[in-house]
Amino acid sequence: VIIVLQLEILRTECTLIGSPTIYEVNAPQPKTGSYSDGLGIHGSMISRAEQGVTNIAYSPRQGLLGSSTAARAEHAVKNLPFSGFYGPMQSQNAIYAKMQQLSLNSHKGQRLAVPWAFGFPGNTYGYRVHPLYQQTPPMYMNGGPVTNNEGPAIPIANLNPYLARWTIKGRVTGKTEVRHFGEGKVFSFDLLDAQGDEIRATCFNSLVDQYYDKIVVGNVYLISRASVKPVLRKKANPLNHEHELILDASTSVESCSGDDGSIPLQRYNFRQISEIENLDCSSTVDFLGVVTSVSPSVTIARKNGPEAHKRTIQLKDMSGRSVPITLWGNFCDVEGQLLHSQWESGLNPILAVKGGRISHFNGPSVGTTSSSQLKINPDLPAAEKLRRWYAAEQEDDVYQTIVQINDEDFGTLSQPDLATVVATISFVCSGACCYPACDLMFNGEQCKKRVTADGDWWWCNRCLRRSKTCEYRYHIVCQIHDHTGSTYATVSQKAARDIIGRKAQEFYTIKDAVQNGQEFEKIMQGILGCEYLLKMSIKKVAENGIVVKRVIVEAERLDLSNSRRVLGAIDKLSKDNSSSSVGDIEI
DNA sequence: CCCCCCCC
Ligand SMILES: [Zn+2]
Repeated sequence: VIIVLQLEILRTECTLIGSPTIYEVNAPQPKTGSYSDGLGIHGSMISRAEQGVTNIAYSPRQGLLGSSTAARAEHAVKNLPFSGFYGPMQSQNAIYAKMQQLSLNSHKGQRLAVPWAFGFPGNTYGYRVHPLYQQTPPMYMNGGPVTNNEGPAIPIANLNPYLARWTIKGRVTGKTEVRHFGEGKVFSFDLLDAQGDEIRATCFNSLVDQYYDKIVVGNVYLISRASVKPVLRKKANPLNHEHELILDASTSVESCSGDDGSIPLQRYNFRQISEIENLDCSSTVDFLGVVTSVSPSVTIARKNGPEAHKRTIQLKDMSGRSVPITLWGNFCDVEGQLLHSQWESGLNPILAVKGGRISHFNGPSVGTTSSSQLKINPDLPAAEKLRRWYAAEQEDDVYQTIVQINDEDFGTLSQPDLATVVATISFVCSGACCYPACDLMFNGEQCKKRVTADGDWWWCNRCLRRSKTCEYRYHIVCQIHDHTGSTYATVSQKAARDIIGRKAQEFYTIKDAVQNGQEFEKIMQGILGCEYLLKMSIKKVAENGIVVKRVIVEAERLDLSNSRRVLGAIDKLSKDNSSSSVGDIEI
């Protein structure tokens, strides 16, 4: 037995060679009688390209006859390490199924109808699956219908402008909205076949009316007689295919009933968020991540054209990095709204982004385009893995050391890195720790700039106005250290209040207004040299070069006798080590 | 035949 795989197609049709006969898998002897259609044509024909193994005719005398229309199984697993199919995978052995099919046909002794083959000069090599067989489970569940009147479906990868007649069978993985331009309108949709290859199809004008509603994302179609054009602007069509389809009046689009799941619902080529710096601006990329925050929707006035809705989500993946993703238009209103309500109720959904557009404006970010696809909580093994990873990450008390947060890689321009450290406050920088702040509104938010007393008023040099009132705010910079090193950080209002234990107004009164040195000393003694659990935000900002900003966002005084952390560690130790009462507690 | 993909 000689098995030939992965041949390229030179001709999609050719005349029969010799008199091939049916080979029966289960019979001890090959069946020698050939089938006749009554028109003097002998031989057997097998459908082409269901799972990429195609056109195989067995003859005991001549060996294997047939041409493979390029078995492209490798496409299913290319783009490692993060490519994945979304949806059920075909697991049957295609050759085995073919032989079963042959065997069944011959047992039934039925004639094989090949009506489509007769429209061509000579005899066409190939066999049309009879509709009767398509409905016969279980053997014919394997591929569903693969033909229409144009013949059997060929792999999408093989489409090119020089094919006279072809049919492709593909699942619609996404479609754009209808876009209007001048007098015309347009929409596109993407087709994926069982070999994992994709092609974009586009409809203009009256074809938009004809097909926009008919094309349903997720459904499988047999398509033939569209014009196959080379992709001239790769930037506008991120699919791998060299060509794209333009539908016209003669195009046939047949909805493929009996979808058997041989074509995945979506094809992803996920990249790690940590790679994003290396991805070109405007390139199109897939990401799979946990949604860690969702902003409200805002309306943007566009330079040209109508206003647009947008919102920004943060997506984090197992590389540990996050990236802001801007959802525009419908993605903001539909998926974004869903994500927002889930996030607000404390959930962190998984999101698959297909066809996100990379930007490097003020640090890396991703935006949706008209041909992007979003899938919330996709049914993918990688999504489940990610969910577990994130849950574990949330649960684990993971602390960083000061040396780690001082690392120059910590914190990026686009987004702060968050860290939790256990550190001691070495000292609080001298000078005013709190100040009277402007309580006027400036650019839609409280101004907060230091104001100066002006009789009964407070004068703001930024607002250039005075106010009867002011708000006392903390401005604390302190040094913290742990066993690895030390660093400086500013303290948020909330953290400062928790550390000092008083409102800024009260502290101001003690320190500056009344100058109660004894009370002030007492407060500082309760702070300096004490250990805190500090949640910190570290980011870089462009200010005459890159400046690292470290902010203590939250602070919790570690009281060892009543520490959740210590109690938790003891609890864990007693569980892990229940047979022994001896062990070190690492805190 | 579109090919814009938005805002800072
Ligand atoms: Zn002001």
